[in-house]
Amino acid sequence: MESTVTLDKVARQAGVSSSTVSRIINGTANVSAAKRENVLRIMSELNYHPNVLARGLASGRTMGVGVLTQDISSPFYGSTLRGIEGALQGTGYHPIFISGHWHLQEELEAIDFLLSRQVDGVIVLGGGVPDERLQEVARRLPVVVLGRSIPGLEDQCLRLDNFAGAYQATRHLIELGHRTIAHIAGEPSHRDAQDRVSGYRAALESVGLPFNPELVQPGDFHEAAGFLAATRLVESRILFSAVFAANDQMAYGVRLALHRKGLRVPEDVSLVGFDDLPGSMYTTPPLTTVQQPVEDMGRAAAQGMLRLLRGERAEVQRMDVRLVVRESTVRRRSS
Amino acid sequence: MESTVTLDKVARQAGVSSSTVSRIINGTANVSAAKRENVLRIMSELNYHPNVLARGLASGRTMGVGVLTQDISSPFYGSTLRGIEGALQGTGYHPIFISGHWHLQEELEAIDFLLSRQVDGVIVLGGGVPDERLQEVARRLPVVVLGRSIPGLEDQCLRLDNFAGAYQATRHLIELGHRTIAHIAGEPSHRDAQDRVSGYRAALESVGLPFNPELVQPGDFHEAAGFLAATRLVESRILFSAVFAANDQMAYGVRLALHRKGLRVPEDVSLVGFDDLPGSMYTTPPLTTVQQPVEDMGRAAAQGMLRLLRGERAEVQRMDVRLVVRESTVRRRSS
DNA sequence: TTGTAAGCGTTATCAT
DNA sequence: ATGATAACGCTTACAA
Repeated sequence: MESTVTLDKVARQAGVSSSTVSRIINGTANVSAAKRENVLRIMSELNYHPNVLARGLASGRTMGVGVLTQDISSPFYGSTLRGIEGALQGTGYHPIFISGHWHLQEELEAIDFLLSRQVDGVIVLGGGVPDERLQEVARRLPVVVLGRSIPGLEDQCLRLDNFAGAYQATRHLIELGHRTIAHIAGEPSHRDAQDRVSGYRAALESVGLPFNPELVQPGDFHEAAGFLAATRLVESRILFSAVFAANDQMAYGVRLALHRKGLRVPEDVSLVGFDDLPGSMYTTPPLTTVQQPVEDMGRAAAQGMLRLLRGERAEVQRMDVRLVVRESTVRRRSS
Repeated sequence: MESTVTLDKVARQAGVSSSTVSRIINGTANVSAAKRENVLRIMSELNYHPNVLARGLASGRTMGVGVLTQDISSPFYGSTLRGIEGALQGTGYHPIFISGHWHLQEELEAIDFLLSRQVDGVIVLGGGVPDERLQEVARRLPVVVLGRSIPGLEDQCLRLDNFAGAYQATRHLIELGHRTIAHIAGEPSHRDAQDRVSGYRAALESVGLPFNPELVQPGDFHEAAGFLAATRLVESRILFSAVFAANDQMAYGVRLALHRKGLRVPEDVSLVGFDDLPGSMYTTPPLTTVQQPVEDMGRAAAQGMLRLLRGERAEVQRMDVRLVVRESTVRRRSS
């Protein structure tokens, strides 16, 4: 184990005080060019790297931004994390990721973890942490929330118009002549899932189509649920010519179930998803879906955070959703 | 902003010294039951959370394990990260993720970042950091490396038998009667990609089949490359009845390209991937692929790390790969 | 412009 | 069993 190089050692080597070295590192005051040069040289000679802990302890700022996500391996949140990462890049701030696994207790602990790590701000991606807790945290440090709207923190919350997305998706199917459109719903406790059902329903009603509860199957945002739901639908002999799945992962499941039942997409059944996961461009056929600007959302959240850290307002904007028409939807065959 | 509760405040409130409180927190010495009770109560009343920075500075241990990954949003590494997370759960240690984006400079900076954050150990997932640098780091603190083998650190490196996986995949196709098997290779600079080509070639030669360079198309592990490669293959009119793609993502691209060209999988062309991504079970048809125990690998790496942190040897084992036969491969039609 | 010295919130080493 | 007190490595008034 090599001994660690401290700022003091650098100072001694350079024949200056540690404050001077600190000033040079932080650019916090004027230092004569000669000394700066010299110190800089010695720093790199000794391969000095400041101890972030000591720095954080002394200054009260750690340059860390905590990011509470639900699943580090989720294809959906992945791009958002990447967006956050990208926006923070080069700002001196670094993201610190931690997952809550859709589990309240874990989420709460994750927040405590971040706080005890003295992060300078927290970005929360969805999840179920009570509004009150987030409000509390927001009183202590900058907070930006994605996918939820917290009373009193509206300015720091970035939401997506799930209703509009679902509405567009369903309208698209209607405009292709579909009249019996099934919906595979998402995890019932999720606000997003509820909004998508509402959007679906509103679209039907906007053209006077009946809302048939039998056509709405419960799901949970995972492939298996889509598979099961579509299987049930086919086996129950309810007629439908199109399916709107509340997310792409379930759409994949639906796709496979239809395939197993000998139904072709899009010839026999049109299929729309929601999210536009990276893989949806490469399914067979490529999936028509509602695109969420997930990476942009991450970027926007991080930029809002940077603004808060600068003492400005977050001013994160509501992000728009858009339907990407690919090949899984087609005009209904006149039968 | 609420004021922070320090250990000192707790001590004062409880009428004991801060050392006593520290001892209670760390269970590092005997404290009378009465005092412990009381202090514990006050701690929760005041909602006290130890400052990890101060603790790390004083003790030299931060309970953080740095994890250098390449892409936080990669479907492949995702499960590994999750495995690491899971294995660390409840041990007091926490992972700190950082991405190198397959970019040497970034990777080196990421390592410096982790070191300056005083992590207690580092887990490296693949990437291109020079062996020497990793050896250097390993002299300072526990290091576990996934997907590479570093001279002198063999005991702390977890590798996968890519050769064997590719060999199995190719043999599987051969046993189904295929004689003209194309291979879409991975990123040429990756050791894994090279090993997979070797495995493919060895399998062919093991049954006396010729290795035809025309059947090997370059790729880079991404969907688009698979798409392009398969398109080239079909358009070049080289005959082939099966494709072994160096990873699942490229297999997806191949699948779509074949679809576009009117070739059915598996009726016209059998297809095998490598990785068994979460989505491969739900492609149409579900993909035959070489399963990597990615989550287990993460877990194993983390467990090795925990052993190192305890002062024991890492003793990470070589992990085995296995072919998962699904529906994208089928006996060759006797034509 | 530069140095001195007092923290920052813990842990760890002594005493007692 | 408990309490002073000195680190830990850095930042930041305050002086000079």
